[in-house]
Amino acid sequence: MDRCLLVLVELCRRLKSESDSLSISSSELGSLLGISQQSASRYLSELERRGFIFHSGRRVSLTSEGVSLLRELYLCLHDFFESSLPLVVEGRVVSGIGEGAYYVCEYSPLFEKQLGFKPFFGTLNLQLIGFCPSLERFVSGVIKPFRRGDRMFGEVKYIPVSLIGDSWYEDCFLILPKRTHHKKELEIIARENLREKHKLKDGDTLKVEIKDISPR
Amino acid sequence: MDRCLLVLVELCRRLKSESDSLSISSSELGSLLGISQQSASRYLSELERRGFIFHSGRRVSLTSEGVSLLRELYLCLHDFFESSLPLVVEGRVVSGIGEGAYYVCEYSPLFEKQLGFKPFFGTLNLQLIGFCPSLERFVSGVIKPFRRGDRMFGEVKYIPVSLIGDSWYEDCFLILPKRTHHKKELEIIARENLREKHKLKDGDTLKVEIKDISPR
DNA sequence: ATTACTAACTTTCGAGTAT
DNA sequence: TATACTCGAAAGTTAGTAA
Repeated sequence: MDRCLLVLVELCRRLKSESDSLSISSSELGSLLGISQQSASRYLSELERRGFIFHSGRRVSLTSEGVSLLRELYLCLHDFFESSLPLVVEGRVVSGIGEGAYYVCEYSPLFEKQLGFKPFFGTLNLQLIGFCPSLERFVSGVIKPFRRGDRMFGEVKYIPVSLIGDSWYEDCFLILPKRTHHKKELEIIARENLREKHKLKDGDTLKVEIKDISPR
Repeated sequence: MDRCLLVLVELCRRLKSESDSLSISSSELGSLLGISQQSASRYLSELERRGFIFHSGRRVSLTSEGVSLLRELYLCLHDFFESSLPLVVEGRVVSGIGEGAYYVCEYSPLFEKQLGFKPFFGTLNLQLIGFCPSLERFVSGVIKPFRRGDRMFGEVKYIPVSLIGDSWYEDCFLILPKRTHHKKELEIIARENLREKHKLKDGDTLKVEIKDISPR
């Protein structure tokens, strides 16, 4: 719940590009934000301390971290306002380190209960080609964290998708483990071993279609 | 400096469209935002009280005011990230109520001092065709508010632009008076009476080109 | 003019808890 | 389970002011 983001947005309103800078005093910024000069000054210091802006005298510009923060916000809003369903993303088959099998096995009873089928003990991993849309809004269910023995298993969210190959498609699930925010890699679980069934090898490109299965 | 906007963004992350709704408890929302269940509950009430969301039980959806607020944020970021200069907007000549002449006359000495020329006592008003980009970031200067006699004159910002007609163009200034946020109408001042010089009549369409005159 | 410190004031937070 | 109240603590704000 970081008010700094609101200040950053106010600054970006007056910037023409990522590398642009602007000339503003703390009291000017304060009146733009409806706060005092003192508070504006404090926000500028904090933004600088946290590495979001460069600030010297009246000159203010964004650091790449600052731009990233704003871009993340922008993409989230972009996906909301410009979403066109069904959403299709493309990815290239890659090999995981085989740990997928272990995890799917451990979560298996819960997947079976919530998804209605027993998944193949392994994940198909896809390296995203191009941009990664924010997938949070398509999450159709969540597997709660649990412990088995002395091992903790984290929350896993899932999204129903169609995986589309050359001349076939499969209804399966994209899974989003809480920790691993690869962001550039998708993990998919299905009823069967898709790698074998469709003779997939690393580098093959597949499409993933996210349909609108509302309401949740 | 309204933290509610940050909560609204967090909700919109999980919504597929403007009319979508989601199911979330105050404690779930709290953990998404890194705040307590109590605070999340308070934010939900406040968002509802202020007319940004509908909220009943676990169900949350956006009102049109909520969507507008997010859209305003989205457009601001859009203009920042997707700006392509020079920016050209199109407008249709319309008649003001003639008050432009009075104001330009009153501000004239200041325009002359800051812009380097004595403007024609009148404004050329253009009704925007299509979308209005946020112009704040192109402001090249500001005329400070002042009083003359017992009359107050508010702040006026200006942006250097090229006005482009059929077979002519003029370098002039777009002015943004503090109060009048027409948002759909542009006011332009120039050295001469452009209406006479170029035989303009209501309904004629002109282009306004905003060039990048950095740094400020 | 400007920034930014301190100190007093105000708002917001969240543990405890009633419903 | 859940929401939402109270109230002491924590965080944030700003007037006054020094630099």
